[in-house]
Amino acid sequence: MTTIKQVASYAGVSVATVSRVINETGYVHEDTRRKVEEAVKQLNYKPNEVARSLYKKKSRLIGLLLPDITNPYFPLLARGVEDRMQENDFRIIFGNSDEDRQKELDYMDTFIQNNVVGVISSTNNPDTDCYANLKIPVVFLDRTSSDSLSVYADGTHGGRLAAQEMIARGSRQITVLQGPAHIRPAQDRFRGAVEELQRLNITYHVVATTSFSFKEAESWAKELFSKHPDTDGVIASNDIVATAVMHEAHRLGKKIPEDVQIIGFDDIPLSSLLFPPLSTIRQPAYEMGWEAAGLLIQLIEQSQAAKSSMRQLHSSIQLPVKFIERETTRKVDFHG
Amino acid sequence: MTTIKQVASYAGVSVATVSRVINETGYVHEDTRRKVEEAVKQLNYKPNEVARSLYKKKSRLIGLLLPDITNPYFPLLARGVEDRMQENDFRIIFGNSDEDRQKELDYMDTFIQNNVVGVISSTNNPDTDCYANLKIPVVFLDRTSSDSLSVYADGTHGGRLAAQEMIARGSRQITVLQGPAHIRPAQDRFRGAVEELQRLNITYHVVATTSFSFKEAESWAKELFSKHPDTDGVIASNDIVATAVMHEAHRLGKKIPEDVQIIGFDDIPLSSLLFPPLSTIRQPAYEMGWEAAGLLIQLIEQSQAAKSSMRQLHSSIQLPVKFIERETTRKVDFHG
DNA sequence: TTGTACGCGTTATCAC
DNA sequence: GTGATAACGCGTACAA
Repeated sequence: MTTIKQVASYAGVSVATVSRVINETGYVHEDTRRKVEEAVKQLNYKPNEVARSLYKKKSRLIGLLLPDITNPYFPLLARGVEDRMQENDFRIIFGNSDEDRQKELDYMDTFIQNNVVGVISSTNNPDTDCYANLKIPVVFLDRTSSDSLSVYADGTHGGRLAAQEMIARGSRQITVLQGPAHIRPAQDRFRGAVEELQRLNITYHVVATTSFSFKEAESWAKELFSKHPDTDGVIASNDIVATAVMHEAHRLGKKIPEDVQIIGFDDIPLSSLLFPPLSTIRQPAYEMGWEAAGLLIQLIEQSQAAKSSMRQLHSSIQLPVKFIERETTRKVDFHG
Repeated sequence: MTTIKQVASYAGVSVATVSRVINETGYVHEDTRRKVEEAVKQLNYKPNEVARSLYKKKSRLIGLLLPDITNPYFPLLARGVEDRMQENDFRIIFGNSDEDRQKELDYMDTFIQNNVVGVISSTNNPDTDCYANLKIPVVFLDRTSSDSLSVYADGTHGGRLAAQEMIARGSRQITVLQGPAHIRPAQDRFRGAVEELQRLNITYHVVATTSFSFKEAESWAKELFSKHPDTDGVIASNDIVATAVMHEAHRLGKKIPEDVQIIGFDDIPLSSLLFPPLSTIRQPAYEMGWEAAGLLIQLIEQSQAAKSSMRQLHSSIQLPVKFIERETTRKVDFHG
């Protein structure tokens, strides 16, 4: 690691001057600038981010906290965040929380200790102290918070959409899988679906679930078809659960979509690869990550500039969901 | 952020003393220790990692470089790395390289600038300068390098296994999909499969591929069945490609596994969720990440301790692969 | 056993 | 225009 001092002596100037040309701050004679630039190139000098961070009390690092990167929904979110951050020369410290309060706190602590300038968190506890007391901007991703900024998809509308499409395609005995109670977006979807079903005056049943794990979903799928054998339409809480339902339907010899239609939620990469390919309500995960990063960057730059004036210029971003018609739902001509 | 100075004045001691109790270095009277600990708790003091890093010229950060977290194979690797690092109080700066040389270099630079103490990289260019000139330990993950340490699965054996299982289950017209030439493990698998096929004196065809993208894999799958319509066994370069082959087989009305058997590679989460569930050669991705992290930690600690003596105590780790029998291959009684 | 003072690499504030 | 120099928060000789 070559330091600014070495560059300075190589160029025959003081460190102050080197700093000036590096940061393009203050006047510096054209000739000396060239000398310095030459020295920088020769010595392959790269400023030490740590020293910078220490002095300025802010780094080019942001913290990204996700429940579990192993869950197929999150890689796309992460990639969206990463791409946008990369473009703006921010780096990411990444952690999995497993929706565990303690892990979450630990990560937040180490984020702070490393002088991150912002945090993107996909947490179920956005209103907890560790966020409220934070002195740096936070954006909640895929989770809503009452007073903080967040980026999320329109789950309620998604639920409604799922119900509408199901009905438009002729199912009348709907069973809705209610996602985990502690996951806000899952409840939004559920509520949306149920409201629409009620509005449409359709009978429906509900099967409660507590996670998005495939293993567990398999048993709920069994429960679904044994408790409600006449079900001809399933609105699943996400694509993983929908997949488990498909497997169980196969096992029972039910034809998809003739005997039972299935609609998932998320549109994870898996969905289009299933057989038959899964119809689902698409959340634009990559875009969500991208938008969250963009929002956070704005907040960071704003807090650099006007420390007190004009706060809260920005607001949460709700992204639209979309019905992706594939082959677990029947075709309709009139639909549009 | 409360600093060590504040803790010191709160406790009525010097910063040196506070530092001593924090780091458990040097003598300190029991009474003062308690005073300091009390102050630390009262003020909720957490040492500033940045200052530490600057002084010691080493952080608690490691760099993790993956081709693309969006590729379903990598989240498990990442999780393995993260879990082990977390246990040892290391944090991860994460980046996607897209197998792009420039991005890779950029990330390596910023890793260095942030004083990371080690790097785990899943790169196709392990022998490039940016690694050779590195002053910190590197572990290559899922990629082999001639002189550096790496953690990888036994691809060659995996290929052989795939061929054996295919033959044991009665296929005689094998087509092997040759994975991307620039990806070493893909070539290992391919070589293993072909060698075994030759040894067994079986006719086989090869279809070349250049990526693991599903979109492209679809066209190779078409090519496969049109050029070699009598194929009754496909050894795919990975599970994504195998999935594309399954789709094409479906489309052509071929029964799996009766008309054509298919074996994938990796055992990504998707594989067990397909219909029929995909038989595949499992790479223990999570364990690979875990082992890579463990190895890197050892290297880090070793380089802390004995700066010059006893180097290269450790060696690369090759993890075993395993045939996962699911339903894209036929059953055999005798097999074991 | 404890405190003072310096240095880690940078930036910013002054003089010159 | 340019160069000393203090400061960021911490760890560690060295002195006391």
